[in-house]
Amino acid sequence: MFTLKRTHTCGALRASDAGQTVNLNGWVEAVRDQGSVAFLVLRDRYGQTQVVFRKDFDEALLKRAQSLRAEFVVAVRGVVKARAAEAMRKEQPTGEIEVEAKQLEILNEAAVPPFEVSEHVQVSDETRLKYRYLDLRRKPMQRNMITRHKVLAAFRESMDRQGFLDLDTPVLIKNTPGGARNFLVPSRLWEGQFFALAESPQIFKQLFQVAGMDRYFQVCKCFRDEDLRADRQPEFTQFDLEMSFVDESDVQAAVEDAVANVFKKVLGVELKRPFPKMTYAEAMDKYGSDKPDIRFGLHLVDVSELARTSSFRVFSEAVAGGGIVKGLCVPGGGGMSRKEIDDLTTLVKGVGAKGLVWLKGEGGTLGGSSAKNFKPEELAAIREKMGAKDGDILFFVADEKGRCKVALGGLRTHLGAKLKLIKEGTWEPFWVVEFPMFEEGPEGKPQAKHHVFTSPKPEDLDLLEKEPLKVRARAYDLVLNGVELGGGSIRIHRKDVQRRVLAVIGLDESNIREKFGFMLDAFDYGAPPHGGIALGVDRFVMLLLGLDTIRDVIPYPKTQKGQCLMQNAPSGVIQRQLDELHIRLKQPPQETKM
RNA sequence: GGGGGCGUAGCUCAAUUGGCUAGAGCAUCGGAUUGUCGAUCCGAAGGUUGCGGGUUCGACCCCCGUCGCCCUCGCCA
Repeated sequence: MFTLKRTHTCGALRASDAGQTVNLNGWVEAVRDQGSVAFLVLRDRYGQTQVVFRKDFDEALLKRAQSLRAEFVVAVRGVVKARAAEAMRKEQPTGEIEVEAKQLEILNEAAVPPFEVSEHVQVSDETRLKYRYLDLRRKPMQRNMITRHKVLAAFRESMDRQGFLDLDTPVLIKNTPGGARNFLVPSRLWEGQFFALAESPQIFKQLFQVAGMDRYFQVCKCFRDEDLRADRQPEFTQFDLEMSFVDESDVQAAVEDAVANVFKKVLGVELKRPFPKMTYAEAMDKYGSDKPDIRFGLHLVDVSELARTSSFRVFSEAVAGGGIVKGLCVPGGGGMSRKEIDDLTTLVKGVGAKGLVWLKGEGGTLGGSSAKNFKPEELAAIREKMGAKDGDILFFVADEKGRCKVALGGLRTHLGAKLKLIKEGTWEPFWVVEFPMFEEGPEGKPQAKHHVFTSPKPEDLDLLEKEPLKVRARAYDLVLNGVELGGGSIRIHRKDVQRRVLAVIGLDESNIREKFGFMLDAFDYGAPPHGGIALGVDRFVMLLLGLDTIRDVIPYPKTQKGQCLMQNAPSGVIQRQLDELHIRLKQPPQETKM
């Protein structure tokens, strides 16, 4: 029986509705039983409304209300009443009214839930994921999902306004080398052959440009069979776009419009545009990260020149060996305990540095256990260079160039959080540009830093074969609050350049033919200059909500080991399915009941 | 594949050096209650201490193995 279909949601009624007869549907949040009067709090996605049952009004109805339990699904018919002044709850949206019940339908009973469906209760991730549908019923998760929707809506609105076409691309695609490990899907029709789940729509969106679609976008699932992190899931969502006849500034302007629209619609925040830019080299030099959090200072300072001639051999030998010495100055950090410093040393070593040298500003010079290794005039020069004052603490790492920056960058990020240097509630998106095309892979072989379709800067083309590691790419990353929101590039649109780049990463002609032949063929038929970008939706929503894991903004996420605890996936299959797929397991199949 | 943290009642946690009947809050169940709103009060029930093995007179605690969750390095163009 379901006759009392709702006339209002549980968040709708106000004092101005007093006197109306209404129907409400929802879940039982609580029954506060006072004996001769009982209050039922009814909940749905839109809010909560209090329903009153009284003995002197309808004793039988009160009895039934008292039998309700948490999470029962009910329908109520009643009259909206303004509450007495002393019963008003101004802090609740529906706090000025209540509904006096006339009829009650129990639409469904509910078992006692494994945890309270409440925003106050703390539950382990494990339990939450197993009963995700109950977790999602909790207010914070409903808020997260609603925000997620708003982000997507604002993004799509901007894309539509700018003339982008929402086109979809296949999920089942060809397995291609490089980049993330693919999930493989065996083919029933083609024995021994496999599809891959798309790790991104990259090639297809570029071919849309060859096809003359001009402006394409998609909110798109991507799949990567790599290990998980708090901000990484095997299945995640990207805002993806690609456009023709453009350079970097056009793509950036298009994305900025979308990102700014999201901030405006979701947070009511107006972002300053255009977003500032920082070169990769500057990001690494000043922050020791390619996605620095610029909401606080603590810049890295290079003291290699002072270190070169230093009497402290850790410094001078590092420079002599081709390394560098950099430091950062923590204003007022002089009170840090030995234990705290030791913990920081452990942290820095964990990122690969050999150690951490520290000095404290005191008595107009620098002190601390390492100070004895320096001459007084060296200490003065370091103090000067670092801009240190009495009461500050200085940290130094002497190491190979890359390791030094990354280690100190890690220390900087850690200190920013630990010392609460971050201005919360501020949003400073910016572009990191001029990435190197390649980085050194295993065995010193160059590999693409972004991806193999990224265009080199024209002025660096000559270096492609001679000094590939010096070639800069027409790539850009969008960084916000220390999180890489996404990245993109202007693509190669000429076959000859594409061939050269593929050759640099070590693909020979037959390999190129086999893996990317169709792409190069397409470029034979008139590929326009084009470029694009992809943003991580889950990370974006996480940032906007101030959360620290994307699991809380993904409706049905996987665990750290990549399982779905609700479905118990992955799971075994029956022999017949394997036979159809022409697959023989090394171990006999673990059959699951189906 | 490596490092770290955790696993005790439905949920979140406690239990001194290995020692008394493994406790608390919330939830649940029963009772009381005519203005509650994270209701309150009284009472009750609730345990394979993840699982398997070992050491010991005695194990939540120590050892070995195993399973699961989380963080992290590698990995993620």
